[in-house]
Amino acid sequence: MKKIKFNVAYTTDLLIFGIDSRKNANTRSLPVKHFSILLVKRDKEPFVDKWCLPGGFIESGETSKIASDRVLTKETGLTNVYMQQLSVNDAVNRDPRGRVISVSYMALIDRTLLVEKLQENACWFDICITEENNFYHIVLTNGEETINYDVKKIPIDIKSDEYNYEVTSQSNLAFDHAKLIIDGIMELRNKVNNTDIVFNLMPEKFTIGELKQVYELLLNKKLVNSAFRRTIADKVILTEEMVQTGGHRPSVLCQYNEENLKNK
Amino acid sequence: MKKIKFNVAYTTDLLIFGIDSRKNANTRSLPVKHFSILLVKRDKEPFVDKWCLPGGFIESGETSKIASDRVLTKETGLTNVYMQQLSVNDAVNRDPRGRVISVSYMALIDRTLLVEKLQENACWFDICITEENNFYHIVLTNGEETINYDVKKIPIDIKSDEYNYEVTSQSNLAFDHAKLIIDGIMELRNKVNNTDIVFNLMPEKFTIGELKQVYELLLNKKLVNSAFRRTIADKVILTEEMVQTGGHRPSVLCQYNEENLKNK
DNA sequence: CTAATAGTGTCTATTAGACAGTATGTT
DNA sequence: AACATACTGTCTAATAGACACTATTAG
Repeated sequence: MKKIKFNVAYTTDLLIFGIDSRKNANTRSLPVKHFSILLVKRDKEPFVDKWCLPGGFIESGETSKIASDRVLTKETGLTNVYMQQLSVNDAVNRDPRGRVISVSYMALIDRTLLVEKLQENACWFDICITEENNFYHIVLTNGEETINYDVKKIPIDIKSDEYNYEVTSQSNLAFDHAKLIIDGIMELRNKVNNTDIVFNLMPEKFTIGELKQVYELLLNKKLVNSAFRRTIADKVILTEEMVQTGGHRPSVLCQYNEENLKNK
Repeated sequence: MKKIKFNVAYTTDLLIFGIDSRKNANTRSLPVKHFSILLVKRDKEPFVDKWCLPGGFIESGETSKIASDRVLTKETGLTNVYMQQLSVNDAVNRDPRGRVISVSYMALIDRTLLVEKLQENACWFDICITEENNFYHIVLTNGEETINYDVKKIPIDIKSDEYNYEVTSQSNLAFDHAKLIIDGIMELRNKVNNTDIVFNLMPEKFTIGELKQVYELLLNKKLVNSAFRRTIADKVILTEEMVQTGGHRPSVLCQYNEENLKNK
């Protein structure tokens, strides 16, 4: 069989997205949800001291999916997590050291499940995206450091209403990871609109208000209360339990309705 | 830099989908649209004489996209075609000769644009899918040979309403290509519902009746005439030209409205 | 009492489905 | 005339948005 004719490294890059809640200064109001991504600070060249996506080399007996699960468990201690393949990134010069073919995956986790301490050099960055005309401004912050960059939304040049996202400014991110992150966020938004993957970002039990917070955070827009309750009604099961989330009326806890998909 | 520690081949597999029209026995009625995929008969081991997707090795200076464009042009003579990355397939034993990592792409073409003769061993297969409960039966036929296999629709095991498609019977297709084809078709259906990519399967000018035929063919269901015209009204521009498509009232020709996406 | 969220109900606007009815060509 | 599709219009059903109103708690 024809063997490979060039030296190549086969790697995986993980977009680990998480949601957590933080108490508000106002004791009456709900804790605020934050949407974040796990990044790792590089400790060697190239791009030393820049931030990058967790990832690593894929071993000879592994698929990219298995390697990604391994990396995810190493970074978070979690198993059985929602993970989806995003894309192959194989631009010839994406790594100055040589040809590197990378498969990116997106994992979704509820950060309240995290019990172990993060790996050294690993850190959660809150994600904030603002949109103006056809430009996006992405700000990632971990409380001490801020990474930010701009992205232009460009219609693909063939008959379709799809878009490419082109990074138009420098950032503190290694390799092509700024591009991988925006592509991943856009794919996540798309899936939030068309699937039930959001529930992978929620605890086992949650209130409808919390669920709405997460939808609003990911889609970057306010939703109408009554319409929201209508549309998610079939996706959740109400439990008998109530919770007190602040200085206001208590809320019923609900769970994802696994039966939902059987009716489609 | 850490080099790859195992021999690996990096390849591309192409799902080239096409639409063409064929005259009906009834001279009054519209020509019938057919949805098809280009397959190649293998002339060596493994899987000699089985059908497979066009594809090939990715060279050291190439990305998978560039290699796919090269293969597409070799097979069809066309350039500037809609092409989208689908997935990486890297199961350890997917090729009996050794580790092969393959990136699959989906290309959409209007078969009436084809002027050159196909490569030897290449052939278009009409695609017909029937659905019952959670099973699909796929039949590919080129007029002489028939390839068919069954697929089971399985909910993914994490919180979501997404599905995996598992091939449950043997077919005359090489490697894991039966799986790649059903995955590609499902992605195409999904995109037909959410984007304007169908227009890449249409000629420059077409009638609304023809467009409806293609939508119905790809989605495998009848659409309501008036509702269809309403929903695609903004996506097309009516021209001054008329065509006679059979023994009935002539139809206006229309074109894809490229301005459509600027209003979103 | 007030602030803040939980939860319901209702009116309206938009969109999708059903289907009748008219138009216009070929055979 | 019969057939087949092109195209329009209209009624109804389903869905989404706006928003008011009631409930319930902490402070």
